[in-house]
Amino acid sequence: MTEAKRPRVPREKAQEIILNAAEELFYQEGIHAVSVDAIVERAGMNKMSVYRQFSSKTDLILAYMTRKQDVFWQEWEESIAKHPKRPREQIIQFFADLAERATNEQFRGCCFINVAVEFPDPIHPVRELVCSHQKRIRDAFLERTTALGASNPCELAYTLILLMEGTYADSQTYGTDSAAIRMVPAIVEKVLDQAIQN
Amino acid sequence: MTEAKRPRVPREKAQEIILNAAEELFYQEGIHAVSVDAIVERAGMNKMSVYRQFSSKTDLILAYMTRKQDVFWQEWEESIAKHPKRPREQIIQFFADLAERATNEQFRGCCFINVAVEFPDPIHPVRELVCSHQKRIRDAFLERTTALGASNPCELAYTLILLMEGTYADSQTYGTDSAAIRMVPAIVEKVLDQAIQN
DNA sequence: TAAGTTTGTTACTGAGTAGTAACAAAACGT
DNA sequence: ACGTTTTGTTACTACTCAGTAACAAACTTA
Repeated sequence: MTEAKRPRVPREKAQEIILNAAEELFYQEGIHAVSVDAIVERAGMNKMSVYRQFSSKTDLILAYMTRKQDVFWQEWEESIAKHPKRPREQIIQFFADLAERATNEQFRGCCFINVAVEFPDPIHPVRELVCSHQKRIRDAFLERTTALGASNPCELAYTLILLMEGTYADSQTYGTDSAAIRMVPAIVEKVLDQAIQN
Repeated sequence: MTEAKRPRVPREKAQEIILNAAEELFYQEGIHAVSVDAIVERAGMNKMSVYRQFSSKTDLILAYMTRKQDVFWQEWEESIAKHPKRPREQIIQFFADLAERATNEQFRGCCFINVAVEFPDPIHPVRELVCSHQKRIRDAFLERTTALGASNPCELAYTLILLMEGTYADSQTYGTDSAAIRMVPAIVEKVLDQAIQN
């Protein structure tokens, strides 16, 4: 009998494979609902390969969130880049793209809010990441509403953030069929118009 | 040695004690994070007393949600009742009261969205309850925006729903310190004014 | 080729999970 | 008082979880 081969995967590659599996499962199923074993199986790897890269499940969660954070800002930049130096169109575009994503079958809302829901303890490490991310979002919106020349950039920024978070939340319940999400771009347009007027 | 007494609690009373404990724990800690044993301990009761009233943990969750549903409509009615036959003030009042609650230390967002986050499976029984509740909310808003005489009652209703869900979400990250939530009543006022104007 | 390092594999620990069986004690109906 | 129903208590099943120990196999460097 010939012995079966045992191909090896270097740690860099292994880390990516594991994170890919973790990302899909954590986002789709939720954190508490997904065991490390489930991630191991999905990744087609070994449990020790996970714990040699990540010291704990919490560590894995943080890596997952960091990755999602990068994705968010990448999408943000993409929407912004479609209309250089035109804040109004940039903001509308962002919400149009968001609405597009939010009506996708795979969409499961904002992963940061989702994590916050599952980890109520305010001093838990994952919460700090959520909080810092939300602050960066606020700053980004505020910067755009200021560039827009809104009469009250701060209030407008918060309005947009609420609408964004509302869109995320709505997708959780209605999914592909949300009439509210389909209206989001038009709603944002109206809000922007009013904010510039006076 | 005298034997310790064993005072008994009738099932109706027991059910309420259990639900009180479940409500606090489920809402504060999340569903998956709370074990039936934890609820039993919190209620100061026995495990069998729980499983004789509720056939499963899912059953308990459904009872918890039904109770929260009642609370929501009670709060809704209270806000509405403060300004009889004045839709504009009724809506503003609802958001003012919501903002008040949302900046409370104990507030942990919308329990229905929270449940949806923890139960992604769309055919899970708890999801049906979430969905039906969202639909009732939509109808209630639509009825008020229609009474208001908005030029586009449907769009306004969805705008308000997004703002409401955004408020819930925001409280999860910023809690007591949310500048966005403090601005909500003013934001809603502006949105309403614009919706009536043309 | 030889020694050291990294990865794969198996088996395990200890703790927690939802849910149940069996019986004892209390309350209730008659 | 007596039998029935309801409730309290203990102990249990079968399972899942995060995390680890120990060793074997593969790769790397010298």
